[in-house]
Amino acid sequence: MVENIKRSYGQFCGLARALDVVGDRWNLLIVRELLPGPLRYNELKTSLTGIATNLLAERLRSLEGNGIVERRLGDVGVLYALTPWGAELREPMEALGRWGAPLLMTGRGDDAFQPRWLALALPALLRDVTAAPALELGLEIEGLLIVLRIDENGSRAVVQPGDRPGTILTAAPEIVVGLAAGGLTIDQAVSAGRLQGDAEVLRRVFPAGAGQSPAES
Amino acid sequence: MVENIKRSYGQFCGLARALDVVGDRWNLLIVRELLPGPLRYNELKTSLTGIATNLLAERLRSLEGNGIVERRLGDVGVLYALTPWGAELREPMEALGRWGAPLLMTGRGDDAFQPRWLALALPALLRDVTAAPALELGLEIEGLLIVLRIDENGSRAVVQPGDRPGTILTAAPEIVVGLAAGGLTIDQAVSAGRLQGDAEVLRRVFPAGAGQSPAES
DNA sequence: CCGCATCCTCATGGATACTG
DNA sequence: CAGTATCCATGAGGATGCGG
Repeated sequence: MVENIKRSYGQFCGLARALDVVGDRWNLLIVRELLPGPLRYNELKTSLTGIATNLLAERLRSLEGNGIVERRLGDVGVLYALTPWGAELREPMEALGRWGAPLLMTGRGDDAFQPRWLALALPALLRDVTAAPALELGLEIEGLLIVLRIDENGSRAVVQPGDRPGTILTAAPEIVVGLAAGGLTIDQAVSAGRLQGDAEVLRRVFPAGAGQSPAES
Repeated sequence: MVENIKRSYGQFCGLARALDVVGDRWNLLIVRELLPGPLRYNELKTSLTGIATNLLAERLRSLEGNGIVERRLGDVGVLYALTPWGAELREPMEALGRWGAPLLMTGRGDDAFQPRWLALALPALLRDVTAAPALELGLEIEGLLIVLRIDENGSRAVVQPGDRPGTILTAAPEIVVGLAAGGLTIDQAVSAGRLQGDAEVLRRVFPAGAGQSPAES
């Protein structure tokens, strides 16, 4: 490795410089994995199905060099975590995920899926949903319990925070994103037997899915 | 071209599917170019210094196939424009550009720069700035006049809208982003002779740059 | 096992030339 | 002007190896 003249866009522009740093393949997905909390190398590797092991190592090195990821030597081994600046990628990533939500309407197909990904997607999709007093509920998706908290300022979700909330909804991932993105009604999901939970809570959490069934071609 | 199995992440996740569609190199920069308005092929090519012509053609075809860009056959030739959905990339792109703003503090170096890029960057960086009654001013950057309008809901900028506003500021790009991102004070910019304009207007537009000079190492 | 490094193959990106 | 065609350099994907 004689040189390291990174392949930069060479543009004096915030977007271009951001892409210089996180625009390479897999980078933002690595950050997505680390948003709920630190992970080990192999956890990243198995969660990001398809990434080559040398690429993951190289990307982690690059992200670390750019101050987005930090390597922690815990008692259990090496942990990869986001720096505070890296964690601020949440906002652009939520916005991008919201923009891409319509692309989820074609269904899951044989794509991979990790319930933890919903910890990023749910608050992003439910950005305009508020509740006063605050509403806390669990979503059980493929075995993982995601705790969603909605208050007057919006919503946020964490993976396994503390106690199990009183109300718990159970649903398949396609159903949750369909409801949150407004492409599916609660009635449709419930009558198909793919959504279980208190009807009133459902209507508060998914107001976009509470209306009429969208026209089918 | 026997096959077209696009290299997809294969993940049921809004972010991953968005990246499948706009994550390839140059894609978001092409969208940035088109945000202020439609452009021709060669205008894109010269503005995006460094892009290979075959890549630009392939990217435009891909973006068109995915419903982000549309090709208009105007009287002057082919025009590339964003679809409504493509234009909605403004929000994630502004967020990414805001996140990347600290990377601009190292200065311009010999990077390329187009004044139109500030039409995206300025409203993003000045997101929290409001004014009532509305404030409209022109920013003359390297010959291009950008009209910035700030009202009680925030700010937006357009390239050459209609008339010249009454108040016009003149500045170099580094100065504008430095002020907007808070890494530079108005006094510094003015006394260096690199910023000209009405002092009171300056303080309203760049409140982040009105304070103390940040510590220098 | 975990955390990578090496090696190989093929797809993608970049530069240049050329064409309707 | 708006691309296509071509060729080479680089990056991604997959298998395997290897020290701790």
